[in-house]
Amino acid sequence: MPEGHTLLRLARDLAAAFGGRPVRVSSPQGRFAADAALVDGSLCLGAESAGKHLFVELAGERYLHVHLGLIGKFDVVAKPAGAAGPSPVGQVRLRLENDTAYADLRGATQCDLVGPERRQQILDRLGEDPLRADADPRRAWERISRSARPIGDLLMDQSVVAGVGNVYRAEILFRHRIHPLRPGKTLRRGQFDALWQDLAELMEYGVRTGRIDTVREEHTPEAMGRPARRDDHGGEVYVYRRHGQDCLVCGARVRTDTLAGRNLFWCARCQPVFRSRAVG
DNA sequence: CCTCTATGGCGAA
DNA sequence: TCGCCCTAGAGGC
Repeated sequence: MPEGHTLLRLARDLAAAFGGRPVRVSSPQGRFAADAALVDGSLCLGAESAGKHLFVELAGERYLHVHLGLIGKFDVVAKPAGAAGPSPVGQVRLRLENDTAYADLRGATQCDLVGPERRQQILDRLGEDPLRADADPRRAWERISRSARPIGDLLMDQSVVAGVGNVYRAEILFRHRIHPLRPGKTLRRGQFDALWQDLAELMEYGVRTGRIDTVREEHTPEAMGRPARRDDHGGEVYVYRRHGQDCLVCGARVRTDTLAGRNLFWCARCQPVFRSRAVG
């Protein structure tokens, strides 16, 4: 689940469910039990996300810092007023609970109790977040336009652009016809500006709907008379995990490869390999 | 039962 | 670049 839009939704849901009231904090699985006990019963002030990081703010400048990693889930569930939450199912590292809701955290790579200095340190290390109104895309452009690293690598570097994951990476590069291995410094400013604008709009759509849909109207299942994508992501995409299938735009075979341990997906015809100079 | 995979990210070598 | 951490679900035997 976790790209930036998921974390922003989660922050909103947690703030709505727990903000302004005391919250019970526990660790059914046990690994977070000592820290949970330190803040159990604290007043919850709210929750915020930054890139793929999540902070639940408690009174006394204490924050529950969560990073879901690849497989983490943080389920926020309403319950009848006054009822007890159900017994935890599976490996619940952290449970937040009050009279009207509970939230179970599983599989996260990070779950720490931190103070304001550590929180600020985490925020300072993050690049520009397309979901933030005060994001400054020029800072991301400065990094990308000076780098020989592949644009597919730069987009996943959280110190360059915060919140982008493998699905948005694959899809934004397809929509802008840019090969994932193309060096960042070979992008033109206009290309980057269009990409950033589009990325912000796609991710805002993801916040509204809770899913990643990136296909344009003319490529929807209805428009093309093709079956809808029915997998665990739910969204309609051009290339992400569609390797071996036909490109929705040109019909060529969608390709896949690995870069820095993560899967790339692209259409070899729509996203041709970039050649920096004619060499005969 | 087993193996594999996944929208991440870290540190060791 | 690799192994490893985290968890759950799917698929193979």
